[in-house]
Amino acid sequence: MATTGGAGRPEKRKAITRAATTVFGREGYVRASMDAIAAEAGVSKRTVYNHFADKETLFLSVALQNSAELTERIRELMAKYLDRVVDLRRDLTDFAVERANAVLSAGEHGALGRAIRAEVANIPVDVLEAWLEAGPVASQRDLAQHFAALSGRGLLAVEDGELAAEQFTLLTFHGVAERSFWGALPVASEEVERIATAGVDAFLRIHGGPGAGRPAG
Amino acid sequence: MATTGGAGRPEKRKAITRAATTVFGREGYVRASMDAIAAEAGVSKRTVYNHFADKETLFLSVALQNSAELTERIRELMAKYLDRVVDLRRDLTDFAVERANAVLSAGEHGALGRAIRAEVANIPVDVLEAWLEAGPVASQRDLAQHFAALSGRGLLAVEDGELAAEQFTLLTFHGVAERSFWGALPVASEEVERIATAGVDAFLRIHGGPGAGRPAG
DNA sequence: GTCTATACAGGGATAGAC
DNA sequence: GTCTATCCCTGTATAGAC
Repeated sequence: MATTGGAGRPEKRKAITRAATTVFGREGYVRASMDAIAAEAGVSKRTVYNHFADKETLFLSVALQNSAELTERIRELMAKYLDRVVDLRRDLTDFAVERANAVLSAGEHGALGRAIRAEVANIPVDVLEAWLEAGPVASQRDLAQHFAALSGRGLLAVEDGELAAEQFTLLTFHGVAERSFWGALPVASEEVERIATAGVDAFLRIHGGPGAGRPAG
Repeated sequence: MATTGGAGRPEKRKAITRAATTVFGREGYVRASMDAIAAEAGVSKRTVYNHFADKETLFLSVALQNSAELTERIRELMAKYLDRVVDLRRDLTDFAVERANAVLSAGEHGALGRAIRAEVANIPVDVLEAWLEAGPVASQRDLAQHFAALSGRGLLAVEDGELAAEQFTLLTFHGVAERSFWGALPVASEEVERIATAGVDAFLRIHGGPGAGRPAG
């Protein structure tokens, strides 16, 4: 898909995609140079062009891959915190904190998302839609299903799972994302926890079930 | 501040800042060229460098100016909708819609905000802080004061005005900002209204006063 | 036969010179 | 206002090395 043939050794290709993720995430699409990516990967520039037709193809390829990986990582967090809920407020808060850390972790996954958001006007619409579908949209759908399940168990009173998932994400995540500029600047972990706590509190006031009162204190 | 002397005619300078806002907003910092800005302004490139020391100085200058202008525009919207409230739900919704349109309007103000967010890792921290203070932070403070006043009148039950302002912005604005990638892609006005309506509804469930029940229907 | 290293053509950018 | 010095980047080509 959008690569050049099947030639080349797989371990080289992996080193290239890994390096491209790092450099694109750090420098952004325009500033990142193919020389820097080749150096970061420890391969010659010719090898990079042997695996990927051009810079744009490489960027879009790692963007889609990264998006899918991040969705899977978030899926694991949902399974960890939202499948077997005992203390809903606490589990929602822990999930919110860990998701924010996962998505906005300084150098890794989140940084490429920032590069994509910066280049969105220059990305072909079909690729952008594929990126959305593999990433944010998929995560939102997963979360909606968990909320629907929790509603079925009487722990939440959610009418529209999609709306609830969107509002949960806005209240617990986007405040952190905005403050950190999608991972470009560090945010203190206490701040992440504060936002998650306040966000979950607000979320439960909107969608909380009968047993979701506020904690004492 | 951060410009080159006071030389040059004021109308030329205005044409340059206006052109720079347009081109930086459209192309982003790296892709925008000083040639394109000079052409857009209808002046020679020498004139641009006569007013602004270099590309970075020009960018940061228009960024700060744009941030302050947008804050003022939002301030006017607050005065229009939140000073003399008769129907709180409706006024909050109208404010949310107009603010989203103002900030994310395709080519004008909002586009530069996207360029700044993309370049945040390359902006000096003091300039970034000045930009935040003149823009998002100031607007948030203004909104917090309005919510506190509405609370004093018994129309809201807000404990922490800052928190309420942040949650209002998240619930009614950031969903649109994310969908449009901060104005890079168009969002249907029905979608903006839908998000504003659902966001205000959620906001009033969190912070609504005694008389803020949901509308019939 | 893939990889490394290096060099190079072509284009475009900034910033300054005339 | 045009012209240009200097630099950097993409993508290709030309060598040889495991």
